[in-house]
Amino acid sequence: MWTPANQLERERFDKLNRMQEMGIAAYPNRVQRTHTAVEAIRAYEAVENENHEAAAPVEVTVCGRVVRQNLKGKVWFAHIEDGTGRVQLFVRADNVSEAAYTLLKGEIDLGDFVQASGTMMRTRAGEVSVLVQDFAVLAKALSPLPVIKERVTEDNQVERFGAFSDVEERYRQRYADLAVNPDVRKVFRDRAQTVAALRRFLDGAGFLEVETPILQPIYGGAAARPFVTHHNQLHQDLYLRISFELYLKRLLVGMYDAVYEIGRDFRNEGVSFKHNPEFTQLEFYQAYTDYFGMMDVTERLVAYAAEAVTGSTTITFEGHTIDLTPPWQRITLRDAIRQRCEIDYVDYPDAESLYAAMRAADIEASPKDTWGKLVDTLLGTVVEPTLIQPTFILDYPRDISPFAKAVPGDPTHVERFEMFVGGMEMGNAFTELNDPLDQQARFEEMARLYADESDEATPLDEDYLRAMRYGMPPCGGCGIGVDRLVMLLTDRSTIREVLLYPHLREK
RNA sequence: GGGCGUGUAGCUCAAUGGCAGAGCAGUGGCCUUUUAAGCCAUUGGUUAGAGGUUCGAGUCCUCUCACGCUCACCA
Repeated sequence: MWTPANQLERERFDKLNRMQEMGIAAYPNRVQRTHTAVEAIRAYEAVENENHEAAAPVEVTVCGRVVRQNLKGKVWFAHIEDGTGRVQLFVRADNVSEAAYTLLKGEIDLGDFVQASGTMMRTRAGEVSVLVQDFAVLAKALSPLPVIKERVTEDNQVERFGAFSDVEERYRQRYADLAVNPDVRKVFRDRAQTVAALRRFLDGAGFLEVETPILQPIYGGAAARPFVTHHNQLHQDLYLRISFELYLKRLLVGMYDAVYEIGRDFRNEGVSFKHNPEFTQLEFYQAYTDYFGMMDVTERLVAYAAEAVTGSTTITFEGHTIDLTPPWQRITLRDAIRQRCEIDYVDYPDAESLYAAMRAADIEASPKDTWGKLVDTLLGTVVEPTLIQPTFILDYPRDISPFAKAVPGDPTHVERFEMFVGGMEMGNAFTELNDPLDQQARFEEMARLYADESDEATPLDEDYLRAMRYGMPPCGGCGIGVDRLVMLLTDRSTIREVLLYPHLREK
């Protein structure tokens, strides 16, 4: 049985008990809403604009949460809020039953859900309000929400007093965060719009949306530690997927020309402002094209989503104005690095010499890294933070890209690009490798490279190779981090602000 | 995992090693057109947790927990 944790909850609990003694249902089953808050106001304004004289009274029943109340003698004002907005209730003691007035005067708190019936009118101060004739509780709030007051200034800005800003508590009690912080609600509406826009674009471009296994006997498609779980009846360990890649490409063997999936990936890695253990990924694959085709689709896709969410392809992120209008800048990885630190990595064709050159240039790196990993470190440290405007970085070292086709005439590089915006990696794409024998060699190469780091090795997927031996059309594929895209479009600096329930440790 | 920082009332925050406070919210009172309503009065604390130093600890020390920033890790 719940007991009040403090004085505020005790007061509310007492009110609940008093209501029960009065025979008032604190959590009734039925509501009689006829108008949302915004509909009620609009209905009145419409009549008001039409004809003052013959206007029929606008009768409404509205429902919502009490977000402000002000008892002034024998008059009670309150704002209630629903999903559409707020409307003011205006109660006069001699205009409602004694029971109703006693109820709202004595037992109603901020946070309670209520229902009010009455006639729309305009108060002396000019606010369209419900002149209440009947009043009921819909749900008593036993715990107090953080108190935030608002004032609408003369230039129509909302000024807020008070806050619920403790980051940890906001995430742990996201419901309270959403209830009192409208800008947080906006972020997740924008998130939904982003995902909807991605689907709309890809559906319109002829891609088929599919769903592939989250529980997998073999994980693959990326280099990351997986989460492991177990199926009891099958006596089988299963992995939560770290990417969709290998399952989606099998579908091109199965003669779909273009497929995509939006879903959750799980990576058993560190947590940071741009990493969460589970995150939402978009991957799309298209036959009869290559990574150049993927660049075209990607930049149009992202611009489309930006337009849908923000109304423009020019956005603001962390104080930067970012223009997502295609075409985006394209530069090879080699040139991008060479421009920024005067290391041309082709001059250092092995890990030892490249490591030495990086140390000489005062760039942190691990001496145990492979050559490809060192190149990636260069990208991450000297290039990535500078890529504010949308940029495709092209052509990556072969040994960190086991699923990409080699650049013709250059066996050390593969046709791969990553897209960067706002100093963040947002996506990764290849001209997909479709040579089954080369793919098998890559798997074996990866196994050798990661021989001493068993948990990072990409396991050899025999079934994927079998699929490829049936023949896979030439294709391009791309993965986009949806959370990071939402961060960009909503101007949030951490992934946790765009995840409803980010991962937190148990307290 | 390393470094730095934070944790005080429901919320937002104060408090030289010396009585633990304010605003909002709550409670009681006045007020029949308020809107951050106002005025008067007033309640509310395991100072994240455990231990230590001290005559005396929110404050200093040690450990633990959570969160933030940062580095590492994350091809």
